[in-house]
Amino acid sequence: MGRGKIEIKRIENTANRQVTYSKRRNGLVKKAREISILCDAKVSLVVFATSGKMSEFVSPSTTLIEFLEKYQNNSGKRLWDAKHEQHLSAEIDRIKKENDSMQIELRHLKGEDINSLHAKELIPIEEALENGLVNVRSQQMEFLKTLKRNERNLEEENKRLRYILHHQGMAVDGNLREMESNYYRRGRDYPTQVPFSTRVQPNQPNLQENE
Amino acid sequence: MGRGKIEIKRIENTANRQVTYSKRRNGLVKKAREISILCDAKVSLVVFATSGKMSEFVSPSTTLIEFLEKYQNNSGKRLWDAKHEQHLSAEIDRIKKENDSMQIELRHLKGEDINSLHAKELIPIEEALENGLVNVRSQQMEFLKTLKRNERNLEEENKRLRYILHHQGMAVDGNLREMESNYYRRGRDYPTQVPFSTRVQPNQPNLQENE
DNA sequence: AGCTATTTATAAAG
DNA sequence: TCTTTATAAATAGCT
Repeated sequence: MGRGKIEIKRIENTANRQVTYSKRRNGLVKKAREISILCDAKVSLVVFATSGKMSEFVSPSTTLIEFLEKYQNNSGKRLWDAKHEQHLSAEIDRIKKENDSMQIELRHLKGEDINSLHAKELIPIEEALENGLVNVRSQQMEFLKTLKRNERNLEEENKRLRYILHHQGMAVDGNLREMESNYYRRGRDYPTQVPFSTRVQPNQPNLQENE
Repeated sequence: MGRGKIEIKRIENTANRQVTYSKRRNGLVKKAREISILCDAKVSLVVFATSGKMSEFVSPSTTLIEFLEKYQNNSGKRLWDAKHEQHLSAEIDRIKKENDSMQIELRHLKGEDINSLHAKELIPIEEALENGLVNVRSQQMEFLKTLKRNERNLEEENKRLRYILHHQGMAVDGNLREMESNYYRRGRDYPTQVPFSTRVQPNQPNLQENE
């Protein structure tokens, strides 16, 4: 529709292309408006020139968002996924609830906010606390055992070193190996009075050490 | 452009409207394609008929998402707000961390996963447990006191009723008020052996009742 | 940006 | 719906 027929392919002449763009864009928008009025259709038209300049036509009383939702429903393609956002919100709610209940449980275990509880509700809390104490203290016992064991080992080592020193004075590193073998040959039947370094005080004195 | 000129307003005749829609929609899409090729423009066209049926044209090598982003940049309108989504994600992270630390604290208080702890880390846990126990038990004492108080009140009531009954046999509701006043005039110096209903057993026997 | 010859789109009819 | 056709509308090339 012009002085001559044109082939539908990219117009290489820049000026021409821009002129044609401008004309045809107007025509396109006009036709978009017309069909939306004549046929009561919803139209969304967005055009970008190579320059990046945007033109749009969206049917009155319609938003692009509505379009996107309809588009998604129709095409099955997901653009920005309101569901994802919903999912995130739901996730937040879920975690917050989890959070709250843990917070309450923690407070109760610490003995806070327990005035509002019924007598029966105190029982499991008390049991949990007692259980916790038992576990914590048995773990402490484990530590204690380890410390004791280390202490004993160090004591042994001490004795050995004392023995070596005693039998060599300030001997230079010479026949240390020989002396050591002597130590082991003799057995460990020498007198010792090794000073305890740090005496570990069990947190619960009445626990028994069974080792 | 047809046999006659038409006014641009809604076509009331449904059949006509549908025919026109179909024709013009084809024309619109065709022109959208043409401008996108001729002028190297990015075009997004989505049309919905009143029936809800959708037609679209999007420039090849372009996605609607690109369009949306460009659209948002150009129009300033925000369609789906990536920032909001980011905000939600950050919120989730924050709460999850809070959650995790509470979970760990809870487990430790219950004596779980404490093998990995250092000896020093056990101390505050133990203290928290002991504290919790003290608090829980003192609350239990409160309950106990209340129960005792109620028990005493019921006992009193019992005595009063017994007295009245005793002095009246199966008396019909006559001078009950008079008898009651007798009861109060006399004081409460009558013998009683009221049976305890439920004996409340304190959960911690060695706690002292100071009331 | 206007003009206008010509092409294209399409309203109405078949 | 599809085709035809008369006519309106769009627009290519020019200024």
